[in-house]
Amino acid sequence: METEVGVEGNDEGKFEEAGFGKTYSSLSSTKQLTDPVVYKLVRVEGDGRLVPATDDEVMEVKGLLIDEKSEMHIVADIGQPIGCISNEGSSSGMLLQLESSEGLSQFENTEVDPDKLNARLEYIEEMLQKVKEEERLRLACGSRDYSSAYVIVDSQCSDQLDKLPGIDENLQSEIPLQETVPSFTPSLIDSHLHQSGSIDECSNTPVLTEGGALPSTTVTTSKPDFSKLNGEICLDNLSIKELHETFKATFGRETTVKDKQWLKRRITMGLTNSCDVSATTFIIKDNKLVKKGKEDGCDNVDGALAYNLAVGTTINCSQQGAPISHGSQLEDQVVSDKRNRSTGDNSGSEDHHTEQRAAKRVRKPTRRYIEELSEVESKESSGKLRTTVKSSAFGQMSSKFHFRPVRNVSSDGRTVVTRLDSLGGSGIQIPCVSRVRRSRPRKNFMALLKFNPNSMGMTATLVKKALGAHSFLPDNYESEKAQSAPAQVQQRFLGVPDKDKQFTAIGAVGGHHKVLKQVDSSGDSDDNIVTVPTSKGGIRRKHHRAWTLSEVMKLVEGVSRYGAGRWSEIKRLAFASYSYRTSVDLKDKWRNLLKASFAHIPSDKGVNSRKNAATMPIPEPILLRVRELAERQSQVPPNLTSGKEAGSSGSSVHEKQSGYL
DNA sequence: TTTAGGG
DNA sequence: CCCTAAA
Repeated sequence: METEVGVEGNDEGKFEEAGFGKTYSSLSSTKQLTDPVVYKLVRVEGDGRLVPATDDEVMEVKGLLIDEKSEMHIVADIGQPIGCISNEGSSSGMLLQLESSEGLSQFENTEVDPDKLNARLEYIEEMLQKVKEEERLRLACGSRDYSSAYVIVDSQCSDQLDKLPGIDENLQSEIPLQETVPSFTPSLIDSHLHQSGSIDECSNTPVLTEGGALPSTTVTTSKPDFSKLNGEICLDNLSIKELHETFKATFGRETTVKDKQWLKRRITMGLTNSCDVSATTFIIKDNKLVKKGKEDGCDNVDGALAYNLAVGTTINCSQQGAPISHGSQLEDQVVSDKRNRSTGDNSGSEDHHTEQRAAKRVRKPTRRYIEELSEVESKESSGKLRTTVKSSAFGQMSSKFHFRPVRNVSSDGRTVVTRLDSLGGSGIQIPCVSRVRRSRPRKNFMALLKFNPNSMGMTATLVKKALGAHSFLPDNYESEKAQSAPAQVQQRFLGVPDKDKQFTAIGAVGGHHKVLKQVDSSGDSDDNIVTVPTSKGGIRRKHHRAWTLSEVMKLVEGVSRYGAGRWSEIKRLAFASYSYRTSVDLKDKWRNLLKASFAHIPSDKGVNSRKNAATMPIPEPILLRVRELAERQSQVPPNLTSGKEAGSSGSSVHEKQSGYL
């Protein structure tokens, strides 16, 4: 299949606006992708394990790629990762890295340039490491959200990846990815990595550490040396190297991440033991953080602002009044957490450096998590995915990637996603089930993006999101809607009971645990996804699974994309990873949305306000969108239109958004 | 099986 | 959400 991925000058402008324009000099103008490529899809867990993506995840990624192909951009002039998507550039998000044969023209006629390959590998490794770092921190912070990161690499790198720890090449299996996966979104997770000169920049220092192992994971366990952190520290003034030192002092381990901003953020979080990264200046005395100052004029300001704006209020994931703990504990925490995971809980955690380790930072899988895992597990063991198939195709190509690997493999015109199983996973077990998690891949951001009526903005948003956990709402969304009711919007977003914790989509790195938790508990503290027999003889889902905002948005998006009525389609493409939510559910939800959107059209304050809060405050913009879609598809429920109805908002919206569907 | 509606 | 008719 062919796909054109165009990059318009305007888009660059958009990026520029977003503040990341610099990176885009490397964008190709237009690229035709016609050749099938072989991809492997793995998810990077925070602890470094590389686990195979579940079917659902594959589906989802597929969906993303397919859905977005026409609007995706690719970075083609550099022989390295074509792109990656991350909803935050951080753990809580999905990190999707892709590579395709295209854009690697240098491979077409000649042998692979070892340097380039190395650079790409290193890039990947760095990405992985970052993800892991992020994840680790989130874990340490007690985030209950399970983030995921996906990495898709083509054959050129896959064989190399095999050499990385965490991947057991003997456990590969294939997952056919129906079509070519041509599109990519340039990742700006590391803006600098995508700059033209980035390759050199990021590859001059070998990322591989001892034994070619991925740097992060278990590696160094040297104690954090907080003594090195005495006095005032202004992260903004530090060089990469200094940041590295600070990092090490804080976390007790080395890092090879070269993203300054990331380092700063990470360190900040480590020092404050919170997710509030607004401060970059610290005064440390006697191994204790005495003061943290709000910084100004750092290049991170934008992000911080956006962050706060999006989140509404800065949420600190550390308990209030809790003693500032040192980064080391974070690390230790994670370690012990790992142990705990194998035992089921932390009750028996041996030697944790008790001190001020906050109980909150102990991540304990939720029941739901386990359930879902179990669900998947059984599904897998049912033979759907065999881990035996593996290497066949993959092995071949990996052995000859020196030539035209991708094409070789794709000679059959088929794209294959190879599943990698995690070897590293064997070391760490998650209670009850395999490491495969299902239906909680962070794709919400896509929903957000897609929801954005402005396609242009989408690009920028994507980029921005990818850049880091600094902005969590689509630019346009923010600006557009914000004009009318900024606070409202964010409150709505925040107020939605999102038990799925999908807020991490717009949430930040470490996750806003407070929000998440509150939200979490407010919802179905824990739902039995299982169906239970009804007194009437039938079976029925035990608890209603409250619709998440992101789900709603996804739905809306799906409807707009595939049309109302095509619910199986929507289910399949947009809700691939939501094992629950049948097409019927979607339909029903849509019906409700429709009703809702036309019901309380304007501001039925008073009575409604409270009711809404109790129920589910669907952001007006969404309702608006629903309304508009309904009108467009002439689904307008005739009797529901009350008073002001379509007249005002309807038409205007219509105009405003026409053309985006 | 998937949709559309009613309950 | 469930159930069912209809396609």
